[in-house]
Amino acid sequence: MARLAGVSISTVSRALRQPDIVSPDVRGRIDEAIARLSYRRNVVAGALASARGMTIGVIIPSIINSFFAATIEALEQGMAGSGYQLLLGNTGYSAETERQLVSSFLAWSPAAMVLTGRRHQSETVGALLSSQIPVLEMWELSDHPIDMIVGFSHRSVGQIVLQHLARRGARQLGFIGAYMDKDYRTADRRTGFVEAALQSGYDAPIEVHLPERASAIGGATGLKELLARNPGIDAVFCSNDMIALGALFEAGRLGLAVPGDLKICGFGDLEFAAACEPPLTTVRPPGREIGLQIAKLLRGRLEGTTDGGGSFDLGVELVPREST
Amino acid sequence: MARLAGVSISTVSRALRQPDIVSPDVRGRIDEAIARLSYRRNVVAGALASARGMTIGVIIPSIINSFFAATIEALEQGMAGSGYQLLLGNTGYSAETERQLVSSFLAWSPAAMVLTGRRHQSETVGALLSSQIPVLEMWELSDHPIDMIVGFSHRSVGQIVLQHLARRGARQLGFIGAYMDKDYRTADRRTGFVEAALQSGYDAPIEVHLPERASAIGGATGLKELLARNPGIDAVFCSNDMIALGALFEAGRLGLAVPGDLKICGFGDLEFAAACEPPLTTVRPPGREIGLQIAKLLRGRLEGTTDGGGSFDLGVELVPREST
DNA sequence: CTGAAAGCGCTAACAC
DNA sequence: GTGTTAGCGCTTTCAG
Repeated sequence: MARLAGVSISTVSRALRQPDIVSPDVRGRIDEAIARLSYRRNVVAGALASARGMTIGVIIPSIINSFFAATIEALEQGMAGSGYQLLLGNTGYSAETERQLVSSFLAWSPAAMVLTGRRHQSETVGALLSSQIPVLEMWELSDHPIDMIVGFSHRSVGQIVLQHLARRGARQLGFIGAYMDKDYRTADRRTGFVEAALQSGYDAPIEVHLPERASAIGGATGLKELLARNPGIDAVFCSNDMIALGALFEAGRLGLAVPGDLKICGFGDLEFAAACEPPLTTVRPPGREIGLQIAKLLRGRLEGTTDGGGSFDLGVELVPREST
Repeated sequence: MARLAGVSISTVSRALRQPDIVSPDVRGRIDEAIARLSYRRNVVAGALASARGMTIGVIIPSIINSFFAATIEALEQGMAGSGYQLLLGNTGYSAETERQLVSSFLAWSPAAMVLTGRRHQSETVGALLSSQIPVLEMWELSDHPIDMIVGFSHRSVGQIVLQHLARRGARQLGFIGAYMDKDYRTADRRTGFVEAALQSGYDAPIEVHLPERASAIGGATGLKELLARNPGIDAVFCSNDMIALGALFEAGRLGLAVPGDLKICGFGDLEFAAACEPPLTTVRPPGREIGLQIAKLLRGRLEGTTDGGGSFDLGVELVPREST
């Protein structure tokens, strides 16, 4: 290949990485040879030689969860054309699995690592730190990120919802949350909600904690249980729109008018929320924005701009619709 | 590291790959040294030396689409512990993007490639073929797969739905499909439905084609348009449960009883389908099963069992509920 | 601006 | 069963 272009191997390598530092005619010959041989640079060899790979390890709890899927898609789009490839791993909400994933991803000598959340095993943090690469945590906030963190405050989500329901005249509050022993972000939203409720003089919200992942079925059974425990409940915060959807249908089956008899608020602003009857009030997390911001920070770091770490709060937005 | 264990480098390499061909005491010393130095094998160097990487390139139209997310998750679980990593790419339903992705994935010398669908650009197929690695297509069937294909027939989905609606006494049919110029699997479901309808003596179904991706909002507007075009429609096949959900809500707003005035059938058996009011009749595609089957085939191929190519039909299942 | 030489960390023959 | 010897295809000094 170098022979065909009549230049040395190293010149080819240079031409490929920084086309403008080689003379135009040499570049032309190389481009031509590349086309003729349909040559493709071997990323693996490149990674080995330069000791920095062209992968970015991304670890999320679950790819099924559309919150993270949106972030991944945005991240991928944001990194498109950079030559970096995403290596994806699911923890299934297990810190131990996360540790294993980090460990095996580091064997790829990735250019950077992206993790979900701020709570990790100490070995995980240690491995990350000693790898010396940019580390991005996401979907939460922290005063002491490993390196950089971009997300929002789940407690404020709970607070915002409480304030909204209070404004709409809620009297007795309910809460349905799923998978809270594993998904501590959901637990944070609950905490923000409950604390704000108590501070505002409400009775403690009646709570149903679903053991499984958020689902519409769970929302339906959750609402039934909630009302069985206290029929006076007139406003319920569901930790996820999917739960809210199930609660909405269940309210219909129970003959409860929404929002007249029961106000329902979700979280996620999933695509169907606006199409429900009544349209679902919810809180929109910056899922895509997180991915794009990470791509931006990553490109900055990887292309040399050595700005330090930090915490980036992308905020959330209450989307008031007719269900509250 | 080899020095610490008092053995040669190649012995270490052997011990790591086939632990049982080295003597137990040497193995012990190596294990200890690994622990002491918290050594991690460099996959990149391994890939370069052996010319076969430990990645599996997986290309899907969109990670946001929960159908594919389910497959990916199952595939990941099926490959867990094998040491292979998934490299994920989204085509955004573009064959051209697919070609680029295949091209850049091949630079990683992956152990195998997994693509969605059976229709690819000829360069894509050529590149894949010349790479000599196992290639898996999925979510469709084909008599002439590149290598192996695992999926089901989208046309039969349409046929099954038609038969079901006919049994339930449908008289005038409607169809709402999304993104059909890009997503030809949806188009196949439509074809199966329309052909079967005509064969069964129905008038041609009234069709609404949504330009965007499947969404509940689209389902709502789609149903409205459908009924505007022919108020006599009493059964509608929605190409996706999300569309069906929107149609369900819209039917409620229009004061139509489901299934009394209007039967609605979806596709996907998305998690909320069972929780709707009324619960949604739908067709369940074998999303997880596809992922698991691919993992099985892949492991067979990668571990030597050289069974040839083939087409694996995993079938679909009608899930009759109360909406029809 | 270009070429030569020395590896990156591992695997894969091949001897011992 | 274990050690030796060559590379894998690139990047990266370092000279010219």
